[in-house]
Amino acid sequence: MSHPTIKDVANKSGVGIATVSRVLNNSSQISPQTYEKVMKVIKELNYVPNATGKKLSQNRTHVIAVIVPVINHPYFAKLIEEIELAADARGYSILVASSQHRIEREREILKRIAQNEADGAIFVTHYEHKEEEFKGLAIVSIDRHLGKDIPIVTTDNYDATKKAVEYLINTGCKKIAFLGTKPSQASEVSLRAKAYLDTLKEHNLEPFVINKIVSHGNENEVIDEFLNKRHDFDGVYVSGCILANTLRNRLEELDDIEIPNDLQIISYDGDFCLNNYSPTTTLEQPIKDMANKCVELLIQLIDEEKIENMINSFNCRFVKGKTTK
Amino acid sequence: MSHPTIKDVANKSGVGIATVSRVLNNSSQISPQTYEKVMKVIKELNYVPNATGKKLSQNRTHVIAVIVPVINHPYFAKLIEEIELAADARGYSILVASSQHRIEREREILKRIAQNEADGAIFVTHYEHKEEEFKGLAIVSIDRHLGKDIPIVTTDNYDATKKAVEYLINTGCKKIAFLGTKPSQASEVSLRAKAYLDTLKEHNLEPFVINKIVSHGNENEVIDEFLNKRHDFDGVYVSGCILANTLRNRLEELDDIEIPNDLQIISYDGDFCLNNYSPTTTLEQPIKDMANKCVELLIQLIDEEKIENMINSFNCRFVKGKTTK
DNA sequence: CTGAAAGCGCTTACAG
DNA sequence: CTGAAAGCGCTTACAG
Repeated sequence: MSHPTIKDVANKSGVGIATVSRVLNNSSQISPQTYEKVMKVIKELNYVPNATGKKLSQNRTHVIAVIVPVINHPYFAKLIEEIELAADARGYSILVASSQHRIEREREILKRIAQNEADGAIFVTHYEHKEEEFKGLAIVSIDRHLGKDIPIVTTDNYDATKKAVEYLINTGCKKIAFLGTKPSQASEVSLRAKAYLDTLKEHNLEPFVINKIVSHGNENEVIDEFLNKRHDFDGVYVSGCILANTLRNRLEELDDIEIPNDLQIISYDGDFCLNNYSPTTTLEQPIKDMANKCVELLIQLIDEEKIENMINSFNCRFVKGKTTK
Repeated sequence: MSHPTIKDVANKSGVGIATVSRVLNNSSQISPQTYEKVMKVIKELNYVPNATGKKLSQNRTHVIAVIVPVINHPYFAKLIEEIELAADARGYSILVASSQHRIEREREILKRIAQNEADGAIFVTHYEHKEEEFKGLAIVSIDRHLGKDIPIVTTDNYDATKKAVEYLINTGCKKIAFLGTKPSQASEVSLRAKAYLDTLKEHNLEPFVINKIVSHGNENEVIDEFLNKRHDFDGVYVSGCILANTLRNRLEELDDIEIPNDLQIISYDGDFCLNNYSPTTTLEQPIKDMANKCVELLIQLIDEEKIENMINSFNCRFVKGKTTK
C-alpha cells in the first residue's frame, strides 16, 4: 500500500481507528501498552496522517490566507515573511495571493476563503469593498477600515509623521515637501499627509504636496514631478520606502545636491534599500510585531473569541540614518 | 443555516446531491430545466461549495507549496509572485514557507506535503537532503540537483557568466574579481565560479575569488573582504543582486572610484536595486519563464505525466546598465 | 481506557 | 439525464 491510512494502522495494531486517532493527537488517556503498540505500527508502515481528512472532520484548515497588492515589494515581502513565522509558531500555514491591484482578483481570493481554502485572511487592500463581502469571513485588515466587525492593525501614522516633520523643522528646514503614493481608498495612511499639513501650519510654513495614486513600479512618476517642480527645498518627507530609495537614487544622479546638508530626507516604512552604509532616516514600522498581532487577532476571530481592541496601532520607531542632520 | 451544503441545495431543488455536483462541475449532460432549477437554489441559498470535501473525495488539494530560504529577498519575492500567477492561471493556490536557512524547517515543510497539505512543491534549498526524503512527493527543484527523479529548473550559469567575463575583458579589464555567496551544497550556481576561472585562464589573467557561504543579510562580509584586499581591480563579476547592490552602495561611500571608468561591474540575477536611473549591468534570469516552467513541470508530476526534460535551463539576458562601458 | 458508528461535504462508478 | 450509495480519511460523542 502506497499511502497507508488510519484504518491500516488500526487493523495492523489490532485496535480501533478511534484509538489510533487518540494516539496521534494525545487527545485522551491511552494505556501505555496500546500507545506503544500503535506507535510501532505507525513507524513500520511509515504512516503519515492525511491533513484533508482532519480538516473535513474538524471543519478547520489551519491555513491563513495573506492577500497583498503585490508580493515583489520589500514591505510586503517582509510582512509575508513575518506572518509566515508567526503563523507557523501557532500551527498555521499560509496561503499567499496577490491582487495585482485588481479588485476582481481580490474577490476571487475572498471567495476561496468562503470555500474553506483557509480559515481566514490577513488582508491588505487599496480597494473599496462592501462590508457584506466579508460577511461570515474571519478577516484582519492592515491600515484600512473595512467594516466595524473587522479588526485593523496599523501604525501611528499621524503622530510619527508629525514627529518626523518637527524633526526636520527643528534641524533647520524651512521648505519641506511631502511625497506620497496616495492610497486609492480611505486608509489610515492618509493621516500622514494630514499630519504633515497640520504640522507645517502650526509652524507657519508653506506646504508642498505631491500625493498621487500610483502602482508599485511607477514610483518614479512622483519623483519626476518633484524634481521638475523643485525650487529650493531643504527637507522632504517621503511616505514610503520605495519612494525614498527612488528619490535618493535620482538625486545621486543629479550630483548637485548634498544629503543631508542641502536636503534632508525622512521616510515612512523603514529602510529597505539594502544600503547598510548610508541608511535613510526613517519611521520604521514594527512589522514583526504587527504580523504577530495580525495572526493573533485572526486566530481569535477564527476561534470566535472576543476581540479586545478593534483598532491596534503600533508605534513607529524613529531610526536616524544618514539622510538627516 | 449558516453554511448550506450540497445536501441543502439538493433537498431544496428536489434533486439528488449527485445532480447538484454535476451542475457545479459541468461534469456531464444535465437537462436545461434541472440546471436552471439547481442554479436558482444555489443563488437563493448563497451556496458556496466546500473545497475540503472536494479535496478529500478527489485526493487532490490543488495547492502547490513553495519553499524558499527566505521570503524577504528580492529574488525570492519575485519568484514567489510569478509562481503564484502561474499557479493561479492553472487553478492552483500556493502555500509559502521559508526554511530560514534551517534544514529542520525544510523537513517540517516536506512533511506537510506528505500530509497532503499540498499536492507538491517547488523547492529552493541550499541543504543536503537524502533522496529518500522526497520519495513519493512531487517536487521540482530550482538550481539544485536533488535526485534523478526530480526535475530541475535553472539558468545557463556557465555560459552567461563566461559571456559576462568576456565582456569585461573585451572592454579592457585586466584585473577582474569574482564575488559570490557560495551555496553550501553542490548547485548549478557553482558553475559561475567555474566559468569565471576558465575564462580568465583562457585569457591568461590572474583570478581573484571571494566566494563565502553567507546568509542573506550578511552580504557585507563578502564586500568587506573585497574592499580590504582590493588592489587595483578594474572589473568585478558579482554572483547575485544583493551583493551587487551592496557593493555599489559601499563604493559610493568611498568616493574615489568612478563607475564604470575605474571599475566595471556585472552581476547575475537581474537588477533588483530599484535604481531605474543607474541600473547595474546584469545577467537577468527570466524569472517569469522559470516560474511558469516550474509550475508546468510540477503539475505534470502531480498528474503523473511523463516529463520530457529533467534539466530545464533558461538563458539569462545580458542587460546593459550603467556599470559597464 | 477503548471500539463501533455517525458524520464532516464532496465525487463518482453503477444502475436505471 | 438522474439518484442512491459507497467512499475519500479523519474526529468525536456515546456507550461500555
